[in-house]
Amino acid sequence: MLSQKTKYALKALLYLAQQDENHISRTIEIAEGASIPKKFLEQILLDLKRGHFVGSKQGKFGGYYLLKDKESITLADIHRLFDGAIALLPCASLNFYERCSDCVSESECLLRHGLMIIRDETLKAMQGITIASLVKK
Amino acid sequence: MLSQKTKYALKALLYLAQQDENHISRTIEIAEGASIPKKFLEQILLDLKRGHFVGSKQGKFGGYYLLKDKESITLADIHRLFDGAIALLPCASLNFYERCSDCVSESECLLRHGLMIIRDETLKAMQGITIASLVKK
DNA sequence: TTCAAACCCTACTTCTTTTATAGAGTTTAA
DNA sequence: TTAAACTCTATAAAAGAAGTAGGGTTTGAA
Repeated sequence: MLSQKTKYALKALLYLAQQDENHISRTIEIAEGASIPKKFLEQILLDLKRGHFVGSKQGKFGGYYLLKDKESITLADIHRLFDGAIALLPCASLNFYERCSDCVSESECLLRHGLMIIRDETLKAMQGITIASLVKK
Repeated sequence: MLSQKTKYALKALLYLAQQDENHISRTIEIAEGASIPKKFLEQILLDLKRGHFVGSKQGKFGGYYLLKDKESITLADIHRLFDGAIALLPCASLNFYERCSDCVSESECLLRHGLMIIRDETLKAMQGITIASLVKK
C-alpha cells in the first residue's frame, strides 16, 4: 500500500501537471488545491525537489513547478522515492537490495525467485503509469 | 513489502508442502525447520487455520498439515490474509475496498484508475505463484 | 484417571514508522 | 527594508509491527 506521503506526492505532481506551462505554484496553493496539510506538503515538495522531479523558486513570488516531463515521471519513480522498494522483500529488489538475515542460502531460497517474477510484472505496470497518463484521463 | 508475518506464513506453508503426505508437523518442528520464533508462529498457524489453508490436530501427537492443495494456495491469498489489500490504495482494492476520505469524487479521481491497472497486473502475477510452484523450484 | 504433549487464545510490551506540527532560518522582489 | 515564500531540523502523537507471556483446552496413552 502507498503511504499517505506517496499519495500526497502524486496528488501534488498531478496538481502541478495541470497548471499552465511556466506557471509557478505556491505551497499553500497546492495544499488547498489538492487537500494536503500545508506543513506536511512542504517536506514532500522538498523531497520531490531533491529527487529532481520538481524545481523551486525561492523568495517572494516563488513556488514549485515540474522539472521533468510529465511523460517521464512514473509511478514507480515516486513509489521508490517515498516508499522504497517495489519488490515484496528486499532480497528481490533491484534498487533496494538487501540480503535476508534469516536466509541460509539465497540460491536455495524458495521464495526469492517467485518474488522477483512479481516484482518484474509490478514494476512494468508501474512504469507504464506516468503523471501525463493520469492527467489525461 | 511483505510483513515479517506474511513471510513467516509462506515459509511455514512451504515447510508443510515439503513433508510427506499425511505427515503432521508440530509447531516447534516448523519453527526450527523454517527459522521462525515459536510463539509468533503459533499465532500465524492459527490465522492460517482460520483461513482454511491448514488443518490441525489437537492434543498429544497433534500438529498442522496443509488443508488445501499446494497448487491452489497462491501468494495473493496469503498476502490478503496477513497484509490485506493487493492494491496500492483501498479505493482501488477488490477485497478491501474503502473510499478515500479526502477524495471529492471517485469518478474524477486521477489516481484511482491507474492504481487499478497496477492492481490487476500485480494480482495476476501473484495468483500465478503458488506454494506448489515455489516448492518445485 | 492422571499426566504430559501439543494446540488454542488473549493480553501485553517494545520498538519502529508514519503522520503530521512547530518554529526558526534563508532568499528574493518590490 | 519588509513581506512573502521556500528551507531545514526537531519534536510529538498515533498507529502498526514484531514478538513475548501466560495461561486454557484437547487428546492419547500409561
